Amino acid sequence: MPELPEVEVTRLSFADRIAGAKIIALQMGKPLRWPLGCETSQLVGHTVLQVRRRGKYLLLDTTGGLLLIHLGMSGSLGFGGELPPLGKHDHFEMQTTAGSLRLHDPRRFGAVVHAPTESDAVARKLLGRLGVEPLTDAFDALVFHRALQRRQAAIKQVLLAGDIVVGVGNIYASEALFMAGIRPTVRAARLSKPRAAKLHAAIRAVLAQALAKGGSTLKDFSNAKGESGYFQLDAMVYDRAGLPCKVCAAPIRTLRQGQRATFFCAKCQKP
DNA sequence: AGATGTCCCTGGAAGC
DNA sequence: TGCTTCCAGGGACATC
Repeated sequence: MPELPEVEVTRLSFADRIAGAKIIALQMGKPLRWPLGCETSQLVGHTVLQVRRRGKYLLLDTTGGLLLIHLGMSGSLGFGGELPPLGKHDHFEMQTTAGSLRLHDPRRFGAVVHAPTESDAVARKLLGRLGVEPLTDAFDALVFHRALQRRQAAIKQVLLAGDIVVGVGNIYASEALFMAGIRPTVRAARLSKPRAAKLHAAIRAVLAQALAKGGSTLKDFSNAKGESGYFQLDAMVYDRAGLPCKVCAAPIRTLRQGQRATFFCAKCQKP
């Protein structure tokens, strides 16, 4: 389940190699979440300029427009000169002079969407409501606290919504809240300035740590070189229901928020 | 506007 | 053993 660290690790694993390459062919497999939005032939002959990331979206700038790639929850990208034949879950492939970029996505929550430019309506619809990047200076503790004060929903769900800060998915939301000692059910607006600052730091720490370690493999993540991350052993609460808290040994508890599993330690995390 | 629920999809695990 | 059911999750969308 790719969250920000996994998407960034994926980007780093092929961005340099694909930059400057010319697009030779484009193929789509089964439909993904949204249609590509242009003819596959439209990009042939164009050049890939660079690969950026915004939230969990990868942005491929090409001379023929922007390609937005989202890995959904089961997607992974492969990039290389000699990939195996297309499998039943390979739903997008772009052949370039530097190698082929391929999206493998069994559950097809992922997407590849073309937009003429970033300011085009299609791109704005996907990127327009995204919050700040957590690993940049734009993510400021005081601004974060002020934004939280306007929200009455549970802090976990506010983090997942992605309109205040991007890239915090279900796993890292639970992990960051544990690190900050905050119960996931606390209303965002009720967090004091110090607690918001603690959460701000925790989000950065958790994401930076996962990024440094090459992304999480809690399910089956691998980067575009086929290498997997190894963060799963570091999870303090995620997927540890009933197991002893690594800090205080109290059993980790689980609940559902917005149809999603949340894990927390009732002793370490205060309401 | 913000909060909440629903839906998309498939493979693996759990239940009968 | 073989069926059915449940669950995982990002995020757009609909509905209050």
